[in-house]
Amino acid sequence: MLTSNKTIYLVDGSAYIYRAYHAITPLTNDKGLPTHAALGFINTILRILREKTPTHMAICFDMQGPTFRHDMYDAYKANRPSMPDDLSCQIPYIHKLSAANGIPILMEQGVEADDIIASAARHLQKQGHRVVVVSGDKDLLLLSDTTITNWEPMKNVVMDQEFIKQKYGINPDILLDYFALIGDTADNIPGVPGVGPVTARKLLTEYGTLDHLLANLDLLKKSKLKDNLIENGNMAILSRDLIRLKEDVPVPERLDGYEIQEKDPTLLHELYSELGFSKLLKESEPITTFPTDNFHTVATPEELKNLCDTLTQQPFIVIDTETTSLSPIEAKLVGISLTISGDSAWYLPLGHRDINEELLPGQLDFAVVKTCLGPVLANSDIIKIGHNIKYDYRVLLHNDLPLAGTLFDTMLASYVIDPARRTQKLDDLALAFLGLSMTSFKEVTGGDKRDSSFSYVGIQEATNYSCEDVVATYLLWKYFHPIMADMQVWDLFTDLETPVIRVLAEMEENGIMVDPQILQGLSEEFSGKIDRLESAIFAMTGETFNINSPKQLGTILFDKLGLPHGKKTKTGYSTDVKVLEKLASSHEVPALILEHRSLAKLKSTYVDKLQLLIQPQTGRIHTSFNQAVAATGRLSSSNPNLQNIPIRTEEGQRIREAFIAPPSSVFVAADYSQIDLRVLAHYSQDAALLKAFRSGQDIHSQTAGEIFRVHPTLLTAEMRRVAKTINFGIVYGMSAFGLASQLKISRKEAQTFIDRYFDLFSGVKQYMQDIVEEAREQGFVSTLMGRRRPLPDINAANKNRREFAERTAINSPIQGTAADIMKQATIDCANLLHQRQTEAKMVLQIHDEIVFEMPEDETETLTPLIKEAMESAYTLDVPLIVNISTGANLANPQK
DNA sequence: TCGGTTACGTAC
DNA sequence: GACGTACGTAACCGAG
Repeated sequence: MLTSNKTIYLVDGSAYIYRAYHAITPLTNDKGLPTHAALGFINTILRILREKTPTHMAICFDMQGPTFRHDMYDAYKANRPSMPDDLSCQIPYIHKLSAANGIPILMEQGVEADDIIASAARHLQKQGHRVVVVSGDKDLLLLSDTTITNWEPMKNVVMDQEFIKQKYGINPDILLDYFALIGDTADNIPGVPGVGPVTARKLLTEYGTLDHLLANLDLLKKSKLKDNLIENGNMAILSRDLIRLKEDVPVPERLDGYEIQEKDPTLLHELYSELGFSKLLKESEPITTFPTDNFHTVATPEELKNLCDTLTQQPFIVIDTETTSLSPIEAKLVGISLTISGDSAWYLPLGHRDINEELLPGQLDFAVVKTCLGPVLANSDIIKIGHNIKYDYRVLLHNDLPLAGTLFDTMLASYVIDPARRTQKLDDLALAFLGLSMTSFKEVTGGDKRDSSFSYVGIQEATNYSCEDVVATYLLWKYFHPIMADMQVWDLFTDLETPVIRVLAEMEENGIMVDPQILQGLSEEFSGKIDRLESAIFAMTGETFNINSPKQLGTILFDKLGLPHGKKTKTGYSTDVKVLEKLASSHEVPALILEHRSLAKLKSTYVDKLQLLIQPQTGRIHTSFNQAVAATGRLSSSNPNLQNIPIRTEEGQRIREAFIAPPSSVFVAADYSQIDLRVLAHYSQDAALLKAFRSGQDIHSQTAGEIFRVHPTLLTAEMRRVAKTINFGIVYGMSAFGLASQLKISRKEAQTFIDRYFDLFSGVKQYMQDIVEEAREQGFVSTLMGRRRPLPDINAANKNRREFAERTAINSPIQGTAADIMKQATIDCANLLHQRQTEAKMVLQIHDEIVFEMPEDETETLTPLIKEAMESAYTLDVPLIVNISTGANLANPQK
């Protein structure tokens, strides 16, 4: 048989697991599984594969449980803590990752990875092969030999016999004796007391070996060292036995047991997506490729007619639009893609243009599309599926192609499965769940901003790109559908989220009217004030600087003016409102800064920004309501965010005055009273809280009365304020520290309040304990409607992360249930308005409030109906109460 | 010049 | 570190 010498890489797997675990900041996947050790480990392995392109390799691992060394010495590694839970749960994945990369794994009960490496190295050496031990561990240097070398890949250091001589100043063959004398605190190996590297080197240089040294101790001069050696000679022998690598562990006999096999791309893909290793996922081959042969450009009326004949017989169709803008208002339709299966799709080119804005040939005439496709889209028996379909719905609506029937959205499907996912973008979901790597928008548009509009993309390229989108959407739908059923979120998806799509689309379409002149006036007024404040500040500080820069401001306040700095941020002094407020009592500058900052904020974020977003044709602002962003189930609003328009301050009200109802119309704002605390009362069944809400009195006053044991008539505003702060804090899982800083009282006083609160509302305390316990057991919490929120960190070893998860466990069911009730209310109100065939419309939703715009003469009829609809949106064990106010603008409404 | 991060502040 | 959920602006900083 022909033998040829090979190089075999033997990796100390356990060492790299620990190194990765400690070196990398903790990460988890979307399910909360810790992953950073696995990520660091596999990156190291892949690096070895890249840099050395080995043909033979084995990764050796320790196994849990005692080893033969523990039998020799009870205290072996006694001061090592056992493996943390957030590491041990990664071990199976690490083994799988190694195997999926085709690398043999060696493990053996009762021995350590080092022993396996030693045994394999000796075995292979005898067969004439070279061995590279991949490790940074000094104990493995004991193997060092002419054909066995050590290599540390992170620092890229080769550790051969020469290295040992250099580093330890001894001959490699007495390295074991040297280590035995010194011992090893990390592994709790005793060695000889008082003997360190210097003494050990000296003794061994003089006596040659440990055995010879111990046999000739009489020769030593009387000294503490001599006593130590006499007394602990047996410890040196024991240490040597402990450190010595076991070289007879059973290991694969034949070379092919160390051969690197082909990777398993399917398994790798599964592991990478489960662990959330998106970078590695991208690098690994996508296992599914798009069947571009079956992507058809529909360019003639005949082809379109045939297509529509097929579509009209389907129970559902998947649809996507390509446009020139992310804003449905700006967007011009460029093309439509459609599919009914995972292996073919059609693209309808409509608005592709050359650089001179001339329509390209080979596209469909819009009138034909309307005639053929219009009826299919308007057929309410055909379900329409899309990813973020609210967008396509609005674009198509603007093009006189309304979508009728049920709208299923894969983005929302993903959201009800895991609302806390980092993104719900189509590309990310396709990669994570389907292993599909999709063409990016940048790739097709060329990335160049100036002419990156989709209208300049070639028709063939657009066909491939757009068909990918619908096929991925189809496949995601097939994937998510059964998962939603399994997780019991199907009802939530179909009965709550799905109907909300149309309501939100309608609200976005409605928009809200804003008076640009009011804003312009405010802009000028604020500018003047800001300028005056700026001059005053510069005069007082004696220099000009950028007041908006916390960094520069910190330098001025704390270095130049020498004011006492409070807390610090990562990068320097904190200059936030709390710090400045504290300083403001003793110095004028911080007071002016506060005023400046407040005005600058209002001006840039609201006054100036809102002006730019008014649509000239309608005088209205059209926000986006995002349905799949907030982890609790709430909506969010962006471009602009109309859910955080100022309300508390005088200037804030001035901004609200710019939001106006058209002539002879008014705003009707309907807000739930204390919905979070009512949900808490329901969840906790706390007797006092239930009673308080059933009595219909002011909850904060009631709480104050209880806490301060004061008759309601004797309550002060201050007492009520304290109670209100506590009530809010409770919902957020606030601590004594938080309450103290909020109320500017001592931590002890705050604790007294909290203790008092929990004495009186013991059911609330119980709820908090129970929900955290439930989260620990299930790994998630749920709302009353069954919306789930996974809490990956609920059992984390890291205290901060764990406590954060605990507060989230307390808050999410409350905030989420309130959000669910609100979603039901928006659906019910929309239905109400449609039934009444009124001109009234919803314009905003602000978490516990819906704002309607309606003809003034309809308010009398409609407001009681709205109030009723909202109050009966869901039945809790306490009543839901809705307060109504009206006004010609959003400021200071009339109750 | 850009894209990502940090500090801060607005809402519920 | 200490109160949950969002979004947006300006400054800043490093990469290209």
